Amino acid sequence: MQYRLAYLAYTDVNWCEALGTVLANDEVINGVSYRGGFPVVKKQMRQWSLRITEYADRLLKGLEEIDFSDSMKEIQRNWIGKSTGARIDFKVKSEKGTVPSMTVFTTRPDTLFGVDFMVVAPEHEMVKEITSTAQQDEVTKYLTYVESRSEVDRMAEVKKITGCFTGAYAIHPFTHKEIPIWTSEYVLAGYGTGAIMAVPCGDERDHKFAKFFKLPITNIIGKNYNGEEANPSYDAILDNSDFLNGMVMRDAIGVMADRLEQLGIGKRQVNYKMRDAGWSRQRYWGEPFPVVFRDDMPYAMAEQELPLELPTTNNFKPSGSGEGPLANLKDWIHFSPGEKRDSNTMPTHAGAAWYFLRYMDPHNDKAFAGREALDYWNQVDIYIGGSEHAVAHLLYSRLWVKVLHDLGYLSFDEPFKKLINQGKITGDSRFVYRIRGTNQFVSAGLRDKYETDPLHVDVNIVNGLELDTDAFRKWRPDFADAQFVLEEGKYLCGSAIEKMSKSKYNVVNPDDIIEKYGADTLRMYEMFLGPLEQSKPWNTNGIDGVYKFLKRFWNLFHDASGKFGVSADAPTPDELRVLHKTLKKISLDIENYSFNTCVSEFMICVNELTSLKCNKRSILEPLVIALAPFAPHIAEELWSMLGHTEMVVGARFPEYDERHLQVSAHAYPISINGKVRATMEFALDMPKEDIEKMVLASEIVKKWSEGKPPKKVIIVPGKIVNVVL
RNA sequence: GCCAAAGUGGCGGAAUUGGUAGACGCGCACGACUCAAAAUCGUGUUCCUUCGGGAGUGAGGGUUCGAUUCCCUCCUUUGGUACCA
Repeated sequence: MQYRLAYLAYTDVNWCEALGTVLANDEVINGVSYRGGFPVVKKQMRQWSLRITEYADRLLKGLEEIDFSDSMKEIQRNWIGKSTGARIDFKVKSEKGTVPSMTVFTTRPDTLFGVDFMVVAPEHEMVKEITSTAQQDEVTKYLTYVESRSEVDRMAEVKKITGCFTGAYAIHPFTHKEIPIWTSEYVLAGYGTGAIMAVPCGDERDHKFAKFFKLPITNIIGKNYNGEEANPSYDAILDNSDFLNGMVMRDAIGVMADRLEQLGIGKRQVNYKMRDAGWSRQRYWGEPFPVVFRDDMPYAMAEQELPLELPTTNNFKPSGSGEGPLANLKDWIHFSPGEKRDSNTMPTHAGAAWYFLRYMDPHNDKAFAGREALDYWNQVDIYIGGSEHAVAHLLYSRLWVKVLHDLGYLSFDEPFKKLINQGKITGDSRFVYRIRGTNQFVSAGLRDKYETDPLHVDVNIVNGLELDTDAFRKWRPDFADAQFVLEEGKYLCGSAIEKMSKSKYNVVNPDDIIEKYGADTLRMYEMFLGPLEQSKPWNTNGIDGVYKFLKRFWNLFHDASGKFGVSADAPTPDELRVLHKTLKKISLDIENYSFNTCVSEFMICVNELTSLKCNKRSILEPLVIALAPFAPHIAEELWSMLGHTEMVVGARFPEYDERHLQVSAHAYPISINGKVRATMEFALDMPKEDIEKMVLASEIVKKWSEGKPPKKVIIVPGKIVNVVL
């Protein structure tokens, strides 16, 4: 607060009157609440916001120095959404005349002469003030419709074009033409100025809008506009544009901006798509705000009064007024006469943004962490996390660390040096279909006959696709008197592969697998499933393979009767080759976080050592160390059986030795016109000319060439031979 | 819609720099052991085929002696989309 990083503002929330609570966007489906199916409307509430926009530019620049994937950086760049352009003021002509002007933001001031209409966000205050008597009914109807739609709906259904003329006009600053002002949900109140100038010949959305409502379209780019599709080019030559005529659009942007600034009717501006972060939640679990209100003005609590802890209660229900559960604790809220606490709590993002700093010095009772510890541990070296955190958590955490850096608490200003996005384990979700406005559920095959909203249902009360309807009624109180429309006597659920998540009720608990196969098998199987970065559905079909591998590895150390015993004999070159090939592959793959191929390599190694009947200590001992990160329990057990008293986790990782891997010859695939027809073995140091002679003399080439000389012979040493006929 | 990622046998996946597509595992088939089963071991397993060969990495095109890999267009699936955490 002292640094103007946190401020109070009125922002929109999803308000459900029937539940008496505020809902998250994903708790709202088609304008009704997930629980109960009650109507949800937008409501303004006074909430805390964090001024993350003030850091937009630094968050953008900071991306250059951290090791995140390109796609992750791209997502953050787009989210921050820096765009340069200009604000332009238009005079407004309306019946009441109370609104003298409107301001729009545009990245394309060069297209100012192509403006055919203006669009104002439905939430914009001026809509009510400029609407003419003739248009009043229609506008009111439209605003009611918009209120029922979530922002996600509005962005998702861009193809659905809606809007309404307000009856007012803007005056073009140069031509003084009257431009109709419309309102439409495709203009978002939260971005820019909440109003745009529409240039249909250059902007796809404006173009579709103009076509839909049959508005005239001014062409300012000559033959570069075909009348069918908008052309967002920067390179076209301007036409119908007064003093900009003949200029390339790219150059005209600056010329127009200069002119607007000279005339005082516009200004260059950098705009960010990113909005300030809404930081209030009407929930119990979360950090309470360390502020006190006196005469409705917030004051930060004194440092010696901190931390403000979450009060204990058994009443987690919402207050009913839109405030969170803390509002029920009257003694806590009104803790002293004339003073009042905030009933909101912070989102989970708050703690997630900086908890790792506390981990560096968890017992410190003077500060969140001592400077010495912070400097010692420094940034997080590798952060493995899902890409779903790309824009929320990861940006908040970066913001938080920058703020703490600016306040002098940290020597670094980026929290994570390197980020790896592990894939999500996806689950197989099940859905039931609630008939809109009822507590009646229709089986998946019949849902097209009704207007329904899909709801997630716990996979544990569904057998295959068939819902256990009794269990469903018991599952949650609001379903106790649910009615079902069955097909062939059964209730069948819909299904989808989605990320595994509590909120989607598709979580599978791994305890049963650990019970049956052990934690080592589960751990290795998860690695074996596929690349770390890739999402994959949870499926235990292949787990037997990993289990068998661990048994076979164990068997290398045991004789047929199960008695432990390793040989002290010297290893053969074959055995050494197997060991060092494995060590090399494992070492390189660990560096690349390619754990699935490590597991494959271990399997190959065990297969080969089993057929070599190798039980030599000099081969097996290094393998136990290499296996330890993958199957720690078995590795520790074998390590101790090998006579060690220290733990294997402390052992030095074995290094591979290229000397055991050298080969002198390569089996060259002989391809003819790109198709492999045979293989021939040649020494690696054999000159190309000799290889060519021998290949051309071979039976297989003679067969395909039918005596004709080849057009070309390509020899890649150590790789392949290709004969082009 | 927008932003991002991914599409390879019946299934999970491999192919590190453009160089033998399908490693490794599951599943399946057959065989050994067994009274039998389980477990274990062995062999085979991309598809089509007139058994010569042909096709083949989501679809279509391109570059190249050679493309899962590079380029263009399209399709599908998944994640995010600001109060799920």
